[in-house]
Amino acid sequence: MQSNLPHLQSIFTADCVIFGFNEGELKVLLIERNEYPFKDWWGLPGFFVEHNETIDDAVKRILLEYTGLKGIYMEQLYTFGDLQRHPQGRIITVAYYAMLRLESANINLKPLSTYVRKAQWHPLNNLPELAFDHKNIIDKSIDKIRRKVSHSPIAFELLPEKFTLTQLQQLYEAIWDKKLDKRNFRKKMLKYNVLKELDEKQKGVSYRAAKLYKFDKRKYNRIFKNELNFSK
Amino acid sequence: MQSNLPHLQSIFTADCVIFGFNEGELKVLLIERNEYPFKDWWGLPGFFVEHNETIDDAVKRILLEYTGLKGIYMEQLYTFGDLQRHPQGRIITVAYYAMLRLESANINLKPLSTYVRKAQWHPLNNLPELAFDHKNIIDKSIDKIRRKVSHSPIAFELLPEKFTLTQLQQLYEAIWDKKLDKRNFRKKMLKYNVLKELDEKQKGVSYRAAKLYKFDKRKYNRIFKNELNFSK
DNA sequence: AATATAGGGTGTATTTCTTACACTATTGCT
DNA sequence: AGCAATAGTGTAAGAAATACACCCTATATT
Repeated sequence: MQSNLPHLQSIFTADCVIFGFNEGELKVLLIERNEYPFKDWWGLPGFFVEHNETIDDAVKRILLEYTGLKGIYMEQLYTFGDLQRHPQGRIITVAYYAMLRLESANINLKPLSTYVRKAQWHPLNNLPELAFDHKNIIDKSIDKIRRKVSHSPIAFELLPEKFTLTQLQQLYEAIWDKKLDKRNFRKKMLKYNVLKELDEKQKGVSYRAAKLYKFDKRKYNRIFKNELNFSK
Repeated sequence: MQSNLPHLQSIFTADCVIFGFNEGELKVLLIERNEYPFKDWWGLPGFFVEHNETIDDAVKRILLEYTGLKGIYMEQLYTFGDLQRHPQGRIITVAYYAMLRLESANINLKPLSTYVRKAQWHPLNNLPELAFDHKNIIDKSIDKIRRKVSHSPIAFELLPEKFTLTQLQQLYEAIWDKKLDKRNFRKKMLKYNVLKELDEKQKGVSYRAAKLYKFDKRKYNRIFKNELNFSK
């Protein structure tokens, strides 16, 4: 790190891949750009990071603006710095991904920023062409999530607080794009002992209602400590 | 991403945690700073990223300067952007980690940059106090590596081209800070079928010489495709 | 009231992987 | 010849992963 430099302002953006899940599909929140570059293209929601805010705070700002929610699950993904990624010069972007319960979000489809015309959920497997390197960012975030859900309970961030085992299985199937065996899935999930069976059942369905479960964070934390169960 | 901005230069650094392995220990290459801030402290090698180079290229520049080597294994780790991490203002750093074979490196312990007094290998479990948030960066890179070596063959980057199974085991033991069972380790490693047994043996030891092995990248790539072996 | 529909919920046998564990073999050195 | 130091090897028990099919129950329909 070289020294003797003036007090400088940093110029970089934060972009966020916001995931939601309903109707058995993973969705991504995209914005339609209303300004150049890439006017009229779809892209990821993002902002320039102010010089007096952390990158995490900038992403929280993005999430609050588009979802009206605080405390959304988010993780840094990767920083993209190709020379050609932004036509106005080398602007790096720190990409994050976030996951939220679609049911509880009050999605702001007419956001305040003038550079956005509208926001909209898009099914992950049917995305429009995207501005900048945003397709690449989304691809990379899916890779990350696919890996991460197999050792971390982030999938629950996408489900309503109370959910059925079938919903949980459908979510894993959507993430991994792969059918799972119902009996084996349940056996395994329940053996982890991180789900709390409720005295409630699904409502409003025209067939036998399924039991509802909650993710039990307290129980999970005991197991999570041993998450790195590498071979001895 | 807001628009209508002037062509701006980006101001951020790249820092690199360079890992080596010998004498059964993981080592990190640190530099002693010769300029403020943190003059006389130890820290990670790093540079400001030029506005016409990618972040990867900046890290390659760091690696070349300190090791004289090109083509070193490196991965982006995380981008650190706390407001207080740099006393001269909010300078974010994109941290990488790299792994190299100590034997083949011609480490430049008197580097060219004036901000560095000298460079030196330090055992990971006996580090000096570090400048900036560099301790945090190192901790995070170990976490990453611990996880990654269990599903990716990056450990071989730290070994000489030809190595014994005991060396390989010692490396895993150093990374996980945990003793492994010799028979089980060998059984498992050999079953992966990514090692090539050579017709050569260790030399210069005063005991029964061990067989030498090579990592077989071609074989590995076949298996690696199936790396994400999630349950069906 | 009977029936249809749609998904809920459950067990077992087989195979594969993980773990625990101890002795003989080879080489260089004295 | 004997010592010191590490190399190299197999088996049994337990745990986890996989493959697989039928009955149950709530509602809607006639």
